[in-house]
Amino acid sequence: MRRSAEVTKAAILAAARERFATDGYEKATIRAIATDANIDPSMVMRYFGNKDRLFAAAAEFDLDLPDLNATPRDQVGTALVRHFLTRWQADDALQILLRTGVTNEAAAERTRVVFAAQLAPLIIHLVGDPDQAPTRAALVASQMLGMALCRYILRFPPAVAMSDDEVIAWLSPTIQSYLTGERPDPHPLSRTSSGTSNAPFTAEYRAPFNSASHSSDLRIR
Amino acid sequence: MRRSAEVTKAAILAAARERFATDGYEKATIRAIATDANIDPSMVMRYFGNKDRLFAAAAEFDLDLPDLNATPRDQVGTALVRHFLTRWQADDALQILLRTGVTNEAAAERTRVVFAAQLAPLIIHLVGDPDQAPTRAALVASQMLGMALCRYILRFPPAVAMSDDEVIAWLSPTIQSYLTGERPDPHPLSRTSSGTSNAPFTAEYRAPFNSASHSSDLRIR
DNA sequence: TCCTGAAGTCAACAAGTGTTGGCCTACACT
DNA sequence: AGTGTAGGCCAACACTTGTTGACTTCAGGA
Repeated sequence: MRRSAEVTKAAILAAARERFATDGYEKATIRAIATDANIDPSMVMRYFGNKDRLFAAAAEFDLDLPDLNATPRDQVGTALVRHFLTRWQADDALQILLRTGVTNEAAAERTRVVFAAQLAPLIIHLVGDPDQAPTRAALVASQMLGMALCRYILRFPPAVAMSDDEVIAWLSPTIQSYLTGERPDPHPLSRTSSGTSNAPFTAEYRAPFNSASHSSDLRIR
Repeated sequence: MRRSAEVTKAAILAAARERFATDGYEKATIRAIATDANIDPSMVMRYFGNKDRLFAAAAEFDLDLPDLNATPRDQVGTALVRHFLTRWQADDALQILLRTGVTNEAAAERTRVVFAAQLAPLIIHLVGDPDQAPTRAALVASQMLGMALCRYILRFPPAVAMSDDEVIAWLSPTIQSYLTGERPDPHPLSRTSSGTSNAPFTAEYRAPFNSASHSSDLRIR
């Protein structure tokens, strides 16, 4: 029996999201996605052109972050941790970003864009100084993505065994301090400049993709 | 001119490490590795049998963690953060574990084993209670791997722009509290089981990795 | 009724993958 | 010098990948 184009397209998209989430970019094949959607692989091409564009269509997300200004200032950490936990379990969005972003540059760019566009502005509203916001956003992302990585992707047994509430209890103070805590002094007894000009590894990094695009710069200025 | 078997094997291993580190498991092809090592692909098979065994040989690491008992108790956080930063830059070890562990189950297992065998014991020595150690190890791993992910893999601009010292300054208090801080109470107004579950880091996990129909298994609860 | 166009299938392509086996060839021995 | 062998190369295999184009089938308007 026959489906409308819209329905088929949606089925393909749903199958693609699941595959990208569990397999990553390269192992998620068009053929597997098509099979999941009960369709011929050529239909995927007809509707989305090629694999890259299919991914782009499948990886358009809203982090759906809460309005932290409606939260008491001393509870924004808890609120954000709790939100990320539920957000992770709501659908495949974050899982896709993480699994594909690690090995595919276009996907990494997408991850950067999502966090830049949705997390950074939220934090600017929270902290006064717009210069500090990107750094604080990156710190928050590092802890939240790191926990997601350990718990849902790498599946470290103790991380999996923790209850949601335990995770919230442990991570909230961390996130709270990244959001609203004082900026710490870089350690005095170290050798190097604290200038933000040069990042380690940037030069050494052998990019198999072009790394020229900075369209997703988390910085605001 | 000709090389000894040992030299060639080492060259292959070095090339493999670099490829696995930058490309991940599936995109790091035997052919590319062989080309990097100036050798025919068939030699890789001769020396290592197959790709899985090559990876196993290439991903045997020592995290080389410092003896935290020789560090003042209030500085173990700083010491560990600093160590991970230098460790990351020392060679491809952590990059390999991260890049491959996300999409390849065998690699994920390797990552688990490395952290279980090397990080957990260290922490047991530090905190009295061996029941709490795995959880604390997972928390430390989540923050350290998360920062590595944002800085070196996903390359969030603000994370890349931070100096080593800034990273140390921000992350040290977090790690310190995960290591030696009081265990927080899980939030009272939630429904969780109060018995703090902790699985040892060494627990085995069944991992149906590839079947898309099981993506929900990757979620907790 | 026929006709048109959209939905869907089928078979094949070129390229790339891990892997295999046969064949060279330099060189350390006798 | 002759030779055995370890180090190395080549060509091919069976398979999978993204992608293409020609073909079929159906629904509905004229």
